[in-house]
Amino acid sequence: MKSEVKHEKRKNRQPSGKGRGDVDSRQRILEAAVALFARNGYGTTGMRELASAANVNLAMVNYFFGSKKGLLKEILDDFFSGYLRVAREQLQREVGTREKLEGFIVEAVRYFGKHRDGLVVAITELPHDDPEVIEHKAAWGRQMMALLGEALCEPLSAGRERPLSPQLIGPLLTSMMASRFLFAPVTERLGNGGAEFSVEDYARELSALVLDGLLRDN
Amino acid sequence: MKSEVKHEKRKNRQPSGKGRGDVDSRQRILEAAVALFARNGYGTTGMRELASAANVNLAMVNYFFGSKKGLLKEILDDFFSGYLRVAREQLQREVGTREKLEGFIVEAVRYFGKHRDGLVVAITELPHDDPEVIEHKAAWGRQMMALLGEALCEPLSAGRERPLSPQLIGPLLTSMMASRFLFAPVTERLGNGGAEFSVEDYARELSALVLDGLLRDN
DNA sequence: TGCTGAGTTAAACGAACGTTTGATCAAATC
DNA sequence: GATTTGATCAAACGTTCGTTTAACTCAGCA
Repeated sequence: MKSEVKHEKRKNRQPSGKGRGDVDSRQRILEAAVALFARNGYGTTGMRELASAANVNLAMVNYFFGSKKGLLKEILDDFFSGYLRVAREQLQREVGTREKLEGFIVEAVRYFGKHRDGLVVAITELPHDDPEVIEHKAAWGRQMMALLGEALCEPLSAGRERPLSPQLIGPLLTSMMASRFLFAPVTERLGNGGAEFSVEDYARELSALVLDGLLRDN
Repeated sequence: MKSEVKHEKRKNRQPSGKGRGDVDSRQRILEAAVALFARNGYGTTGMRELASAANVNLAMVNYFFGSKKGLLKEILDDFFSGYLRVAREQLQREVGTREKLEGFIVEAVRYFGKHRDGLVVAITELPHDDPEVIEHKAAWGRQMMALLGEALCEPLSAGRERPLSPQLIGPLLTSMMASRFLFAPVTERLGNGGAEFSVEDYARELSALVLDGLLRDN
């Protein structure tokens, strides 16, 4: 119990300001980490590999984030807070349910496309056994579920034999929107027949499928 | 270059047969590995932890599977071959497109539910940088894409402004069906309001959503 | 009966792991 | 100008990693 809470926001000085530090080591670590964790997995990525990719000294990671796990939690927080913000902006508008859902899908897909690596880390590091990490995620999940429940499930459940639960459509919508980015490392090696969608087209196509189903015109 | 190809099927003897070997060490390793990889991740799971969980000596893993990566590849093969078999059985039936799709979703969800850990490993270890592993997966992906292309995309594309591509709906359908199991570690901590679906109900609900859309009755 | 070979074992290999330490540097503060 | 403070560094901490080795057990077979 010597030097506690040493990390926790270490950038409250001038924009750059330090000795030979060029821009912001803390930010470079975050960016390198989300890229490496997404590509190689959290467990398989070593601290030395990460420090080298971020062009910082090995000790800086623990200096800024306390531990490797602390770094992971900050990456997860960054992604989930942005996802939740987008969801709130779209689902709390005062429009019809169809417009809410359309806006949510289009903006969330756009957000996923801008933060692909964060998305991959957030999804694929989901089942980690660590109680800290998993409870951290559950906290975000609860907020998202509450939001989906009142904005979508309540109005959509009218007229259905079985009401829609947020526990069903929360994971469902998220994985649908994430599918393109999650599977990208594999689909890229498939020799695709040139049928590359833009992220915008993907969002619109997905929105139409969710709203009207695959059999709309059949 | 001493003793090559030492592993590769080491169970072509009598059912049990060996010294103190109770049932089948190889099978116990596979079962323990898929459970541990799903819960803790491939990179975070150590060989000693795995050997201990499978009640075998540390050296047996390399003896049977050559390396830790060889073990992962066999787990992936087991899962993907089963998934592809289910898909073929349902999508190559001589029935209408709706029936094909319904059958595919119901049976694939049932398969996912029976092999949850394998599913989680197959999805979350997707982006691993290793060229061997990723090419292994792409090989399975190509077969699935070809199947989906002729069984679903061709008939469904009639009457659409933009044809449906297997590169879109392959990942999409797979992640939709997987969502419940992928997110289970988190949704279980959410204090669900008792709205637990059975796997069968989940499959039927999902099938209806895919076919007719979220706004069916609105 | 004695060989063969797959299964099993304990022990060790070097390498890499995440983390900590103590010194050093330069800007901010007084 | 002396002091303080956050950032950076090289080096090392003890541990654990995946893998290999060599010896041993014992059923099957000639």
